[in-house]
Amino acid sequence: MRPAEPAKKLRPARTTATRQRLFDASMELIGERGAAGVTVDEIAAAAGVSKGTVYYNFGSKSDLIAQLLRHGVDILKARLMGAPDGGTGQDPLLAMEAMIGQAMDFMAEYPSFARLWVSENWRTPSEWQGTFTLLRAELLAVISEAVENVAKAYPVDPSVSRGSLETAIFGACFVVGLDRQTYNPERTRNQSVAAIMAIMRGYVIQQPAPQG
Amino acid sequence: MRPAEPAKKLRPARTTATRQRLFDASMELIGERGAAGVTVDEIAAAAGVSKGTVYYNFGSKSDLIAQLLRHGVDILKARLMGAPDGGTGQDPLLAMEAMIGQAMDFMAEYPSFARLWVSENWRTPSEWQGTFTLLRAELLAVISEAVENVAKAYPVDPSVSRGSLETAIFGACFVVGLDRQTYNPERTRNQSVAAIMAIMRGYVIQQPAPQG
DNA sequence: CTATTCAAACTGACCAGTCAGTTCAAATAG
DNA sequence: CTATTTGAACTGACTGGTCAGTTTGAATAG
Repeated sequence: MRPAEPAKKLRPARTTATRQRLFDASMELIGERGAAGVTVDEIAAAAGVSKGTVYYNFGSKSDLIAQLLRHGVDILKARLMGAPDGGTGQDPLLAMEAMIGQAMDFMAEYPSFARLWVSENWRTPSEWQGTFTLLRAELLAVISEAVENVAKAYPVDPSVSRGSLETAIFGACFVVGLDRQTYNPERTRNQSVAAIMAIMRGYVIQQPAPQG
Repeated sequence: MRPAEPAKKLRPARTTATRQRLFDASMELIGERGAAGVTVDEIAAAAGVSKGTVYYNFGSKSDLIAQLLRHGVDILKARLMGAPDGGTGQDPLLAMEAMIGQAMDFMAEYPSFARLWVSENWRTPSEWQGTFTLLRAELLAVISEAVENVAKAYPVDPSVSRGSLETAIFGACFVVGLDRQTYNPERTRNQSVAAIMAIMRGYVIQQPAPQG
């Protein structure tokens, strides 16, 4: 039997471990060489598992990758929402800074996921179009809330589209994180956070031109 | 004979046109489905040329892509440097805004190039590692100069690493441009520019609100 | 006893790169 | 002005290899 959805609750004993190994192995390989550049045989070998097991647990290479994306986003979301004092009544700008710090840590810890994301995200008709749309919305919602809190506590520039701003922050996190790992390993986490936070400081209204 | 460098001066008649058609076709296809996802046969067919011609003009699929990257960067660089009043003594912040506007126009006009760039840029051992390092440096140099001009004309936050800031701007241009095309076509060019410019406004030091 | 994993063979499609041969425009010769 | 030559540009069938996905039957573990 090859179930479309392998029993998740019934026998998670071996399965859970196997899936985790497959996630780890494919995250690494796919991040390095791209989804199309990695073979199922390689993934199986790297996970120390037979090829048949991959097809038993995931129906196809495509499904494996879709679930890999979901897996990574769950981790990232948890980090962003778990940023110290994300919710309580602290300074929203500090909360924002903590959140971006968490994002940078995530990019450093899972660079392969970040590469997978930026590699496949904007492909026009992609097998994972729907997956990306959904996951992107989930992540943006977290960012949106943090920006919203800033906008409630500070005067912000109303001429700046909130959505575009969130997109810029979202994208900058990935790009700055990846660039640091690839081209500028000497840059510190805090430098990266500060550069991205410049977006927020520019969004908060500076005293209007002394016209009145 | 199959020259490594096809006669550039002697018989550029057909060759130039052929190469341009191959650039156009492969930019489109590779942007959509990724470098590994497109076959040389497809590229040849889309360019209305035989497969052999591809190998006659470019030594390999890999070379074709490397030259494609160079081609696109040349166009982008020309746009950025040609931004209205990029050099003269105008307000550097306005010059910066014009440059980012040019970048957004480029992303809208050559979305496939932008996708190719973000797809392959951060792969760890990539065939085009050297190519990317070089081209990236060229583009960053243009941005760097514009930021430098701002820093000369305005007081800026010295605690922000110039390099990280430039990276953030560079990356934000690609991501915001691509996101607009893929997920938010209703957003305007100017909204995108404004969101990215928030980085610069956050970099320029705001005086503490004077009595008022 | 059943869910899971294994190993290995198999298929059918696909693909990068090659090569022997063809086209064509310009140069040269008559 | 016509005929011939030359070689860059181009062609497309072919090769050797790869890969996703399937199947099978046996082993192992909960």
